Amino acid sequence: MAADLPPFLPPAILLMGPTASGKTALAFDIARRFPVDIISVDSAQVFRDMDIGTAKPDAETLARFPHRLIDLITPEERYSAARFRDDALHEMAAITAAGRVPLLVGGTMLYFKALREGLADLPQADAEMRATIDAEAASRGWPALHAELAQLDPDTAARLAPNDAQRIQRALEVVRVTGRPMGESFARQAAESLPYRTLSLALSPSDRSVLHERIAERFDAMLAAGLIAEVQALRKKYRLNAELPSMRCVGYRQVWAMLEGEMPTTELRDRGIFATRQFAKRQITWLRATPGVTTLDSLDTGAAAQAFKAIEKLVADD
RNA sequence: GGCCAGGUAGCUCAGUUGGUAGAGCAGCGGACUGAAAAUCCGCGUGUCGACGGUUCGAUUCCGCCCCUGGCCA
Repeated sequence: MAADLPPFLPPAILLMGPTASGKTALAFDIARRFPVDIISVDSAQVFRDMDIGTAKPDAETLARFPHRLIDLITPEERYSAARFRDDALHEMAAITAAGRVPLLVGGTMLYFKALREGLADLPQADAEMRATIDAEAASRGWPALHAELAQLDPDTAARLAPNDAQRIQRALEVVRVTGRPMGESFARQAAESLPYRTLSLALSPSDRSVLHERIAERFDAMLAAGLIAEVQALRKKYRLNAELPSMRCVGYRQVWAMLEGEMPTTELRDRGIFATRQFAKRQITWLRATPGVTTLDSLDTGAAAQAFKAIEKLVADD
């Protein structure tokens, strides 16, 4: 891996981990000791005015440890893994040019994957095409569209479940727009490696029950900090609906349902906590499947020291 | 104390006209290429409250007891 790359590549640190694992705190510890600049790898913190529920650092903290790639768009807008990759590479280049080291911190594993492995040459999302496909799905059902995909792109259809709405839609969109199946582009995809010597760290708890406790505490803290009022303010300020990526974020989705009367107020706490646990679990599954990552136990008091040691080595090789 | 309604999976409940039971949520595992905090897939043995009775067979019917909630005293 790193040994195969030319020696003049600049260093970069990737710090991943499930929600509430303490990666933000570790990032600040790293920032106190090393000349790093932080890039957020978080699909929810890109939204402006979504602060409490996304656990965005407060203004004071941000002034001390500036984060790039947060507050990029409004909750009415959409972001993407491809755009993240472009934005992140741009910010990494700027940080490197300034003689500092990029520290990418976050829990959006698809973004880390897109950054590390690159993406195939595929068309970007086509809102009109998606609306058309949604309308078809509403009348015919997703399994029928899955069957249609089996005609146009058998390989992709074979690996998708008949109800995987989001992926069936994307695959259909790609064939209809380009006239070619997705798989062709995957096959052609060049193995793009990052032009950096990367240190990939994961911070994850060895005991998930501890994580569950932290998640409950944190959700309670969010409620106490005014999460419900935050969502009410968002609904006043923007034109939102339940289908937008912003309002599907953990916590926001549950508060939205409660405000719409679809969920009893008494269930908000449990539903919010459960959703966050599921989220953390999916992140942990990703981490297990991600190669080349040094995993640190967030319950181990020596985790930070291990991280510092690895970073010292990375920076010394410069 | 009397009457009524309940006691079934970690939780909320369904069900069995008598042949030992299944949903949702939770939990666990997995997939993942421009929505990813998204989307989807897989995993269910539990003294069916306790004890007796009837029966080839009872979680189901009968008796009695215990527990919970409501109403009446």
